[in-house]
Amino acid sequence: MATQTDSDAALRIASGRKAFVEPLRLGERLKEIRLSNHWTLEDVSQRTGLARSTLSKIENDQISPTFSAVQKLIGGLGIDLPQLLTPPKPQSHTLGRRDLTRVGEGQQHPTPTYEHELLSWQLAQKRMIPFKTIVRARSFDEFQEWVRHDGEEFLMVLDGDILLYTEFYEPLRLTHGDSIYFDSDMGHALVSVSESDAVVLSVCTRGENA
Amino acid sequence: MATQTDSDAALRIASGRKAFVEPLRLGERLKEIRLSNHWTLEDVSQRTGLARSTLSKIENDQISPTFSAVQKLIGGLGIDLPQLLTPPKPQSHTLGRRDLTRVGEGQQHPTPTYEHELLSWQLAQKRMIPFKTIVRARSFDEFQEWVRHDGEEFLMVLDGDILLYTEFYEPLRLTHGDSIYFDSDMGHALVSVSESDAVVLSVCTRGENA
DNA sequence: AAATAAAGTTTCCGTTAGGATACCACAGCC
DNA sequence: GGCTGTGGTATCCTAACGGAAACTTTATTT
Repeated sequence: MATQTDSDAALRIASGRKAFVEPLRLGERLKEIRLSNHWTLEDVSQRTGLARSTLSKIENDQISPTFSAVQKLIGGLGIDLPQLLTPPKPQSHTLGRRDLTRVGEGQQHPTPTYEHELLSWQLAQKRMIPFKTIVRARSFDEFQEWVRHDGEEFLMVLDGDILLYTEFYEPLRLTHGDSIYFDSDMGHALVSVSESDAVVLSVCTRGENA
Repeated sequence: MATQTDSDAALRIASGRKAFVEPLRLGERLKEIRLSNHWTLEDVSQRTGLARSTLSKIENDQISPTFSAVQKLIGGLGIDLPQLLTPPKPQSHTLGRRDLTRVGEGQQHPTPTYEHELLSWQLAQKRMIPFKTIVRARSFDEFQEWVRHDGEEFLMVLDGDILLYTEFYEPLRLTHGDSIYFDSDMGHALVSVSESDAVVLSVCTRGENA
């Protein structure tokens, strides 16, 4: 990709910056790790081979350490880089409690047929979407059209019994504990056939790469 | 942790270097990424804001880039650090058979701590791996080492209570119906704290981008 | 309270990263 | 052959990092 017009190049540049990396308060994170281990600057100095003064400056964001310095840090402290890069609080995991419906986090999407509840948020960077669905539909006729979306879907019945209608296969009866994995661009629809509404867990893949 | 003898300090240093970080041919890896995208140094320069010359020197291991430079690189190239640090690694499309105890990159966990059951087979083309796990471990001490694999993992407790130990966070207690989504290259381990063995459903992502 | 010690910061300076530019290699074109 | 353009490298110079030591601050001891 060498020969292109300027505008084209500019466009490429703009769209290329998909993953923006915030300034990242490295020092803060580092200090956190140090203190949580009850280490002094001297301790860290011994472990890493970096000078006390240098460490101090790094922690206070007065300098941007060399990559080799960073390597000494992760080597000496026995930590991983992802860890070091993980912003202080925004966790690399999201927790979904069974009874806890967080406002604005575990988002809900009620429809006449389904009621979805996301089990994870901060999904921007994630590759799967897990959610719990209450199946309200009692008959296949309630659907105007197939449900269909790119990617793949794993599904497990948590509660009740359902019929899984698919575009190309016979309806499949699934009960508590049963699971299935299918291409979700094949039309599909769930119907509850139990006394109460059925509950299923779904995990879908997200759009290709990005 | 401040006052100690020299020998004590030496000991601490030695044992502290648990995670030794090899020299790491950063330049090589970087060049690989650049070429695989058919980018020229100029392209990368535009994307990252770093000078052509600088990039050349980094690729040839003539300089050790500043951490801020590294940030520009991962930001501009739209990659993340683990990716950059991962040795060339010939994109392994492993997981040949449905081995019932195979997880991820050919790593087996026939341990007394877990018992896996794959919930889907013919996984070769799929992007997720769903399996049900019986957690036998009753204490964290039973683990020799963290469980760790590339990608992300979604987990829901189907039965019993567990403690999720993670490398970077406090142990987390999860009970029936709770779920969590986390980066699975962060060390993790499950321990059952209920009467009987706990059962969890896991869905992991498979090899990067692909 | 003074004295001592240790943790952390700032100062000074040699070394090095990073940018601008010049240079080399190699292609395609007149 | 020269001419022109592009990808990559080497050179120079400024800005910045990293280390030793001086300095400040806080804690501990007498």
